[in-house]
Amino acid sequence: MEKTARAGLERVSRPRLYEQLVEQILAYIESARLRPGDLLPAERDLAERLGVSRATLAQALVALEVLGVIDVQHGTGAVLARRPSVASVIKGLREHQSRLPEIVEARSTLEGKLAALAAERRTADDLAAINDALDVMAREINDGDRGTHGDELFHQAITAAAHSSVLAQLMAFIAEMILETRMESLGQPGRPEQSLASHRKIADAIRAQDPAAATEAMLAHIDLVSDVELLR
Amino acid sequence: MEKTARAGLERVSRPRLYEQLVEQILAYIESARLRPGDLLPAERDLAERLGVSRATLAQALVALEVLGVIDVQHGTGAVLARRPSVASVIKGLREHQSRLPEIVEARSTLEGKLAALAAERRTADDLAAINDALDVMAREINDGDRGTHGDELFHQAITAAAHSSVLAQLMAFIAEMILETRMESLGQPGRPEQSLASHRKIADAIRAQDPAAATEAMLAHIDLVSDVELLR
DNA sequence: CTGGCTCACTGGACTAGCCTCTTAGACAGT
DNA sequence: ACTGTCTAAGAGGCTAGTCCAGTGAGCCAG
Repeated sequence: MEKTARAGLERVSRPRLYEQLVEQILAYIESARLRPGDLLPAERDLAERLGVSRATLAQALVALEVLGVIDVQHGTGAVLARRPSVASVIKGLREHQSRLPEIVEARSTLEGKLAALAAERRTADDLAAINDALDVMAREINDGDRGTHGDELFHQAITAAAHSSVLAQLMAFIAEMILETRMESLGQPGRPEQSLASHRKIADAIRAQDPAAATEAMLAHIDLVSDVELLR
Repeated sequence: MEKTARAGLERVSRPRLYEQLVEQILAYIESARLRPGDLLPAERDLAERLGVSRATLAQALVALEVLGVIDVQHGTGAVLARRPSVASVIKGLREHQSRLPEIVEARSTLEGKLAALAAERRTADDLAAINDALDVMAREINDGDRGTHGDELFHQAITAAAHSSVLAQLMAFIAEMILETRMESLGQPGRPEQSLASHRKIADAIRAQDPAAATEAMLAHIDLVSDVELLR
């Protein structure tokens, strides 16, 4: 897939049976008031009730297992994970896919910390990658582009420079949601230049190894970038 | 089997073929230097090469899709997601399962923010849930228990009171790793009482709707709780 | 050059069957 | 009575084979 953008066509998402089954099973868990440790109905039984084959149901169960909702045990059955909250969280998230304010909130929390860590831990290589990203973005803007690629590179470089794989994973988790925000923001006239300027401020603070300044600059940047969204 | 680890018995986890396939495919992606947008080999081909049936491979592909590594398109094939970093992040995370310092880092980042948000947004119900959690933990400690259940309830109540589903989901993501830390920490003599006292401080700040104090109290609490870990 | 058609190739799903694992209960032996 | 062993029912794991449904390149007629 390529330029999906906000204006572009979205590839029609083919329906996948297992995705539908995940939703149904989630709904079933809720409606049946199942508690952690409880067992789901047997595969053969469940498959028949849902009107699908066991093979397809097995895919849905794998998905639920990866999502952390259930734990499938050979010979016993599919038992609800001890942390039932995730089920509702995931459901809630699917429903209102893009709660922009919350995403911005999560993003500033993570990236503020990442910027501080980057300032403390960045190596010369990290710094080089950050500078490269700035150059890429500057070149893109010069060419009349929006600079989205450079923007993404920049934030990835910051994340890498923080040297925290756990935080990096959390960023990856919300990266997709952020992408939409990014595209929209950089579509504003004059915005790419402003964004680049605030990137430079962040980079300066990281180069100077000043964590507090880095966090501050990052938060200001995210504020700027998210500004337009919230006015909708 | 024998008693794994210091605490309770762990149920032996039987190997699941699809999990193994996920690892192998991840390794293949890396070794073949596949880039975002590239196609994985066809299912029939891949299944044969890996020596498994298509049905099993399909499960592995579902897992990879849920993990955000690939995007399976009907009629085209399995294409690598535009964000290849997750693949390496996931692999990296599996390798050194518990980088305690990094987990503590991520936890304090998230929970510090959650505490501040909880102070701003908590409803009367949220407050009641927080108080309930304190009571549960107090009772547990009184009974000579470690108070792990109350501890967990408390942190869940704070998360809920912050009213941010995105941050809540990120917390759920690292909750399992935190669990290990929690158990170990509360096993220290005198630690449950200290932990409960710092919980009360956090609750006070949230009751008083003082975000800064809430964050500070939460960070102090996590510092306390994580203290012993780092000395190992 | 355009439009429509075909066909090879891709994933999607199902069926039927056999395997292994778990567990409860029968049935000893103490 | 207690305890250990065995067994069979029922759970999930996996396979092989089959058919259906999209995709896209290439051919061919207009």
